[in-house]
Amino acid sequence: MSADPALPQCPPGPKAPSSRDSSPMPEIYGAGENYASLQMSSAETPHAETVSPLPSSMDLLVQDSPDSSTSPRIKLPPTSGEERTVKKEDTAQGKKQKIRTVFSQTQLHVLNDRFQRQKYLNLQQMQELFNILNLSYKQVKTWFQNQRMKCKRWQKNHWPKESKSVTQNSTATAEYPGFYSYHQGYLRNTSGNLPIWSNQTWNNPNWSNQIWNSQSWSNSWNGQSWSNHSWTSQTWCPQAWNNQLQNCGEESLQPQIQFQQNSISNLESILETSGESHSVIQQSAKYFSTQKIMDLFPNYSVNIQPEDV
DNA sequence: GCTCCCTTATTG
DNA sequence: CAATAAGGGAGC
Repeated sequence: MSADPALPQCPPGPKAPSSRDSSPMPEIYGAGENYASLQMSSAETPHAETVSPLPSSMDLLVQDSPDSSTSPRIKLPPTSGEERTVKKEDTAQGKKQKIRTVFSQTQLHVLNDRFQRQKYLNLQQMQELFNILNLSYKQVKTWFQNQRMKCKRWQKNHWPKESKSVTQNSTATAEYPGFYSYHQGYLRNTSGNLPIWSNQTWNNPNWSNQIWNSQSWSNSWNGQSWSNHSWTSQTWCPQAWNNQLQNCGEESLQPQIQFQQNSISNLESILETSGESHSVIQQSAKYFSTQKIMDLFPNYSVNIQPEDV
């Protein structure tokens, strides 16, 4: 065991963020289930577009820049929606209409950035996330779940066992697209740098800890060594952290990430490039403390002025 | 409630 | 057709 040199952590998130949302009318699905758990009063609404926790700056929240970055082919129309949802009418029978949201690049970037650091978010963390992303809790939760499954799948394919790791497996190279192989070469971290995923908080009992077990993660949550609590124990259960975290006020959400400072915030780079960072971060600034923002955007020099938009 | 997992259905 | 958001079931 020990440290795996080349832990192919997981594939990037959204492979091709074709999200250039040309959203005519982002109608987010009505996922609004009552997430009673969430104490948020506003953001909880599912309608990312309709009901935004943000006063009114939703537009700049993530204005989805023209993403010149991703849209390979389609040029998004003028409108910039966060995510575009499509609702299909009942096909016919009593089939439920399934609505599939297409997340915007920004959203995906932020989600990915977060996912790189944490595979499991607690309510508050999720709350922050979907607040700034203007998504619903359910969406964020689902995204994380899908992401985990995706990683798992990927991991399986690449490590049927555990032997072939350092041995230049052509396979890995072949499939592993690099963490963010986004179209325009946005984030080209082609697995050349620091293993973004290596120090993650993959601490789920059900998972194959063989791989993720690297006790590498040394996140210290604001003085609270989570790693010594539920995290490390193999009996980690989600509910545990939910409870704990809820007790930790907002102040506890200041993970001082020390790992992967190298590559971690690709997000910032990306966003900066696309000019989206300002929107997102600034938005965040309005609602969160600098600490939190830094949490979300670790490497970002916070010059943000909460009211300067 | 949450998760994992499989499945369904949409999207490009 | 691959990718993936979301639905639903099962287990805790």
